[in-house]
Amino acid sequence: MKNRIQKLCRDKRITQEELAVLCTVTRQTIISLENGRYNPSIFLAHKISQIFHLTIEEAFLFEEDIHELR
Amino acid sequence: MKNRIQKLCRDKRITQEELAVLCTVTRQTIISLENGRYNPSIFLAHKISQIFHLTIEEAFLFEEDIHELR
DNA sequence: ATTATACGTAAAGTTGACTTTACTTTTTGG
DNA sequence: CCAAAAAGTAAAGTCAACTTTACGTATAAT
Repeated sequence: MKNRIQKLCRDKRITQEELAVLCTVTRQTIISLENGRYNPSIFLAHKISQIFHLTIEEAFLFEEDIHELR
Repeated sequence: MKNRIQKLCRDKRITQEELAVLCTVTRQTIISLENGRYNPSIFLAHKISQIFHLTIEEAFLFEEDIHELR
């Protein structure tokens, strides 16, 4: 899944390492997320979003719209 | 993690089975989520939230506020 | 009271999110 | 240019999200 982490880090001038520490995950996890190697757990997505003052939906990009209930 | 799924289903008058089908997961997954046996993946959280026209943060309740970047 | 429908539990299996370690490449600053 | 910092890759291991199957219980309607 696509995300804005790389750009957000650049804008806020924090390194992957610093973000990793703030999220209490490893640097490898951040790298793998950025490069789309895997998708965040809901907790990690939430932590990252909070750090950048965004909602999960703002920080992470969900592709397909699914059938909704009216 | 706590969530509003049970109440949302009641209000919208849909069964766990129906929600499961809409989300393309099994009924057991919905039950286990409702009962807090495990936490949703970000995709499932997103699907459920969309079905009820909510954001993930509205449908699922994150407890701890973490250190934020100013 | 009985049936059908919805809700719940249990347990074994698969898969992918995340860790750990170790090494390589790229970028940045003096 | 050179060193240090940052970014990246690889690979093996752990753990929890989710499936599958198969029962058991509660609720509602006839």
